[in-house]
Amino acid sequence: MRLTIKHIAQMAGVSNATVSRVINNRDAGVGEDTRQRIKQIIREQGYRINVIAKSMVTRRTNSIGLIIPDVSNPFFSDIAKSVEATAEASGFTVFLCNSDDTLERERRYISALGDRGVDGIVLVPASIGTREPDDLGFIVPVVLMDRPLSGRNVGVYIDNAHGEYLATELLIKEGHRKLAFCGGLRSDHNVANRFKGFRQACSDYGIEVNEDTCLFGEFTVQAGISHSEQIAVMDVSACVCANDLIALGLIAGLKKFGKLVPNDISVTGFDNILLSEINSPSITTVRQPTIEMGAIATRMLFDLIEKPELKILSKVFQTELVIRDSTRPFPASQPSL
Amino acid sequence: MRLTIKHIAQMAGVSNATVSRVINNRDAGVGEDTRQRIKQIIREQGYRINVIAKSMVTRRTNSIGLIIPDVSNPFFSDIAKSVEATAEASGFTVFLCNSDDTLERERRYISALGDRGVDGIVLVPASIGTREPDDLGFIVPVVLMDRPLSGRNVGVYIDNAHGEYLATELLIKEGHRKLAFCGGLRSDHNVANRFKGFRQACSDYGIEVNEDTCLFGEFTVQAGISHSEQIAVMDVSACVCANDLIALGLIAGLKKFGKLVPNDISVTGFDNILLSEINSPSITTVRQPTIEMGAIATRMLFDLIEKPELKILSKVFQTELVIRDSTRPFPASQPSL
DNA sequence: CTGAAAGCGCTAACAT
DNA sequence: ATGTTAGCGCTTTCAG
Repeated sequence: MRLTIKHIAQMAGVSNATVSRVINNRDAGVGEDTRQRIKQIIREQGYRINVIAKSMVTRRTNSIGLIIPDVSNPFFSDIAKSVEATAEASGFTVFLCNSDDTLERERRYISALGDRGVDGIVLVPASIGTREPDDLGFIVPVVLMDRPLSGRNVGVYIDNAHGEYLATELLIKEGHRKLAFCGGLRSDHNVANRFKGFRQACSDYGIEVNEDTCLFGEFTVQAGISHSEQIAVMDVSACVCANDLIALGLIAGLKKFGKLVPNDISVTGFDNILLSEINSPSITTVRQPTIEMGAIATRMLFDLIEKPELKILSKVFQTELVIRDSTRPFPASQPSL
Repeated sequence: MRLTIKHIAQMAGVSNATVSRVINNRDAGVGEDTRQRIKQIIREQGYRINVIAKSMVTRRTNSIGLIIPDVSNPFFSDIAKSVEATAEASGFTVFLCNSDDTLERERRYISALGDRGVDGIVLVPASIGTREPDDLGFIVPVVLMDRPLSGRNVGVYIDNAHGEYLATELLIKEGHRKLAFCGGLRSDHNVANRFKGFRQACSDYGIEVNEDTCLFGEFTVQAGISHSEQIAVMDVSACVCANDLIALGLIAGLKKFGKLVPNDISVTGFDNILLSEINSPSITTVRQPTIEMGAIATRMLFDLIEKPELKILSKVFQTELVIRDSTRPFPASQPSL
């Protein structure tokens, strides 16, 4: 049996109320001498407060949950680190959960987290599964990241369409006319918007989008690899990918089919994860202010926890094009080696 | 105020004990009619049990914690996925925590997790910080992964020395005589053993290890990049890296200094993360059975949770050399382009 | 300045 | 088959 507040009280010859007061630093109401004595005993005995019991009465746990679709995606793990760092600075613990981009697991985690009394949740919604209008079932404050949810607007996002517009525009300005698109899940909100930006740029520059050259799948390296088989035989000179992981896989896959990037085909990514920079070739991509977004989202959540009635507004960040080696002018001014 | 068991009891015109019985599927002791009626009400009202209150009395939460040093490292995120999948299959929720490879945060998480009443913890110990012999302070069952802790033997590991021996031996057999080593933190147990395997292979084949060509740092891509500056000017034809991330960074970094892998220098990694396969060049590495290790560790933890008195034995997995394109014979039989 | 006692929501004997 | 009751470990009025 673990040491309880009662044991400490007994040892100190006081009531548990008094012990509770010193534990929680209630300044008033305890003589300095008793306070020191109690502190001493707590230290000696290695007493640790039972957070569960405490939270039953305070309804506060000083912890938050973070649900992301995929820890393996550096974009999300960067977010995780940022949320953790911010939360830690405020004395909060964060429990990270991996929804596998699946509504089912997301729901389970929301329940599990809520049941365990986290004070709030930062949620990057899953995009696999059908979301009922109000099955959100949040029982604690939630702030969204990366993907909005209808009817639930507090969150931090980026302008996806504009970001992808930038990447597409670059390609077009470099002379590319036949473009492919490799998206994540078509049902995904971000994919839809990035695709929209892609098409908008094409239309603005009078380029026709051939739906047959637009592929959709997961947001992973593997998906990029598997898309490469089709892209390799398409009559296109460039491919816009909905994220860096897909681009990474695509570039690796194309190589197997004898297509070199950027010589034979230009490729762009999205997110600007570290790997896009160190890949060979380094990848032209659209930067998201990941760290900042995680920090802001976390602070918004804390505000919401303090004042649930507060009407907090969403925040939309701008993106930035990062030009690297996976894109080149077309037709090439210099012949490929 | 959230709905409690009492409310449901009142609505059903029964006592809370009865409601509790149907909630927990205690087969005996409730008439089929009452049971159905109660279930119906619970459904209608959307009642959700208060897990905190419940766990206060049952001392069980059906959740475990997983502490890893770095979510950004695919090796660890793969472990996380495996642990999650295994736990989920047993109806457990896992809370993932990121220690940043830091003892301080590891400790905080162990407390936080324990305080929140997780039933057990899978821990990949941090290697930054000095570990007191018994400041482990575990208050719940723990199984270790990847890195042993003195005096705490339940865990799943691999034979690091042997793995690195394999990689080093390959290089030597291919004619390399001047080898560099890029490790993670020198204080890290795995690094120490991989370094040992490296030296053992060298000594077995009569090759002298020059300590000046052995670099240590973090287990990251960035570390690999920063090592590249020194490696680039060393008189070595190959470099053994303590993990794939370092190898990835090293290869990218060397390129900036005009050194191409494998033409100018051969490089090996460790772990066999997906990226080592899709990198250009793909990386020769030492495979760890990551998924299996995570699953086994989780099951060991469950055994321990069921029977804390059980003497469970650690498990050591074997590694396997995966030969790819980042290594080649030396001197090259064909001149580099 | 300190203590007594109620209660957070639930489970588990023990009664009936 | 169902109800009563005593806690789980803590905080928090309310008294003294």
